[in-house]
Amino acid sequence: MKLLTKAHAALVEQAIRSAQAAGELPAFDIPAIEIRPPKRSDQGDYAAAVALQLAKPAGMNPFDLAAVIAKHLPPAEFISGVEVVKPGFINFSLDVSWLRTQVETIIAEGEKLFQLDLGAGKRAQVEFVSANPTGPLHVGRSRGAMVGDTMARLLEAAGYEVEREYYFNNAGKQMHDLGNSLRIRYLEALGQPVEIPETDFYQGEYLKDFAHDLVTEKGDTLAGEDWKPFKEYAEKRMFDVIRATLQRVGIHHDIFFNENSLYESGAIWEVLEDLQTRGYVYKGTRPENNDTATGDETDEEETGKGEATWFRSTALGDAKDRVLVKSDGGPTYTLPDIAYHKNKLDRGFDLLINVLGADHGTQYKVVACGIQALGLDPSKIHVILIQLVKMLRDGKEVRMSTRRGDYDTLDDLIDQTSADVVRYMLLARSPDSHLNFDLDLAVKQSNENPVYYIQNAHVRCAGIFREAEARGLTDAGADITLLGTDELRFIRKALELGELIEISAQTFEPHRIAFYALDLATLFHPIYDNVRALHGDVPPELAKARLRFYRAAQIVFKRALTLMGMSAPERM
RNA sequence: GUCCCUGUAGCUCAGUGGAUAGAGCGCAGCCCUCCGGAGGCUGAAGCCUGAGUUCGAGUCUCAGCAGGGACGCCA
Repeated sequence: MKLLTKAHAALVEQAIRSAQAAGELPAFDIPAIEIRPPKRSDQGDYAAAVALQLAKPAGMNPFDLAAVIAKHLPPAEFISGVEVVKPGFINFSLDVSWLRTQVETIIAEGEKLFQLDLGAGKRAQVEFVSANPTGPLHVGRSRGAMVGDTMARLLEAAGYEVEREYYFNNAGKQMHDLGNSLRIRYLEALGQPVEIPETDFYQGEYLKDFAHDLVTEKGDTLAGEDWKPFKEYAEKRMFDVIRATLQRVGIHHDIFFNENSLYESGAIWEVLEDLQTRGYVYKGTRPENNDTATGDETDEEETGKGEATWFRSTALGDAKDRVLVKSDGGPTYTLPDIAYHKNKLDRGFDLLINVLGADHGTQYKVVACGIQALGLDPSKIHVILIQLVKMLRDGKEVRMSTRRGDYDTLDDLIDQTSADVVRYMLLARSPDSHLNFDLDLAVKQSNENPVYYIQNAHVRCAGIFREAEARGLTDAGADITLLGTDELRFIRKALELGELIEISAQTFEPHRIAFYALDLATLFHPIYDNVRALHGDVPPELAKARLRFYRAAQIVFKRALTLMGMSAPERM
């Protein structure tokens, strides 16, 4: 389908060129022309402010400039009127007959509505969730899950071939602690006296369950083992749980990439060597440029540790140098993380998106330095940095900690509300915005949620067709010229879906679809109130045309809901 | 102390340098002879403060105030 902003912009550009050719406008470079629907309906359907921007370079007053542009505008089937207004806006009105035909276009496109070719032939990867399998997913982490998956859906709609990836760390201390925690629970389940450590111990009930299962499966044969087999068991079980939870909200990952593979392939050591060759690595007991560091106490801490391998990231603008290999010879998280991102770039994606929590902001900067230091181009990587979620209950903050075992799991939240509610609530916020998630409200208000308001629009459409079918009515052969201004108001908004997908994909802002869908529903319900299709005093031909409209409307809602990973129910 | 994010209606939040700043919830009042009530209509109510850039600032810059986060040889 046509992206109307682009179509208008092309006309304006043509008009400027032709006016310049005719000598009615002086020569100047034509900037990217921005067209957008104005806020007020009496300002046309689409508006251009180019004349205001170009007044200075053209040396004309904006109103005259706008008039000249308007004069040279070539005709277009979708435009019925052009108006030049006050300071210098050019307002376009869509042609009403053309708008009516869009009802048929929408129906023809169906589930592929506004499937764009922006990313045609390009491969994108979205990495999201990426939680270590040390416990069930909690709500805080889930925000990134919804954002990431919706981003992937929008990129698909924009034409990209998309892979969803989950990166997890199974080489570090957390997983070691997890294995050890399970080992203790296992011994406990065997009836042996155990001491529960104060620290580095995962207290969640799920480990007790795992331990009991393990006793059932293996008896006491593992009693003499160290943490390793327990870690492997816990990791596998935990992933099953996480995958099942994600499945409930319609999320699946194509690839689970584990950190271990970067050790096994030797990739991390190759990266280290490469960095070394490029002069970014040195050894020492402390960073070499320590004098610029402000913290005096850190010096004392660092003294006494052995010689570590450092990344001279300050050469690339980082605030301080970072340790790549600890004095005990083990890599820090940073080294495999750099190797991982190199690996991603090596896989030839045209676009890489990382959905990260705000607490990883600094870490990502270091990785970006690493990529740069390797002589690779970090510009293909886009980070959606998501501000943290604060959980509130009874007006008080609930601290989430997987390790302590008190957290609000995504599973619990879905149980208390629904997958659709959770998806929407975690999506409908700008990533930059801190999300205060009021658990009481989420549960209590689930009946007065925007989620239901949006879905009800789809339900209402479906209801009309159920009723129509029962009465033996159909929209076949409808005369769409009978559609009125109410219906066309909705169609105008529906036609903005294409731009919405484009902008979301370009700016990596998937939350926009959530607000668009709500706007659309807000527009729909009053129309539904006014524009009756099956009411007794509606003439049959008009009824047929309106049914046709509701068929189109249903498609638009279904598309919007699907893009958000939500269901489009037929009934409430 | 340094860096990142935020400050818009009573609350939770949208808002791509453009024209008279929006929604949901809550609040006040009203609408059920139906394909609606998880609806519809009407109303009250708002850009943290101060400078600056611009023809034009909620949006960009700087400073201040307030809140959240990050600054580890953890991941």
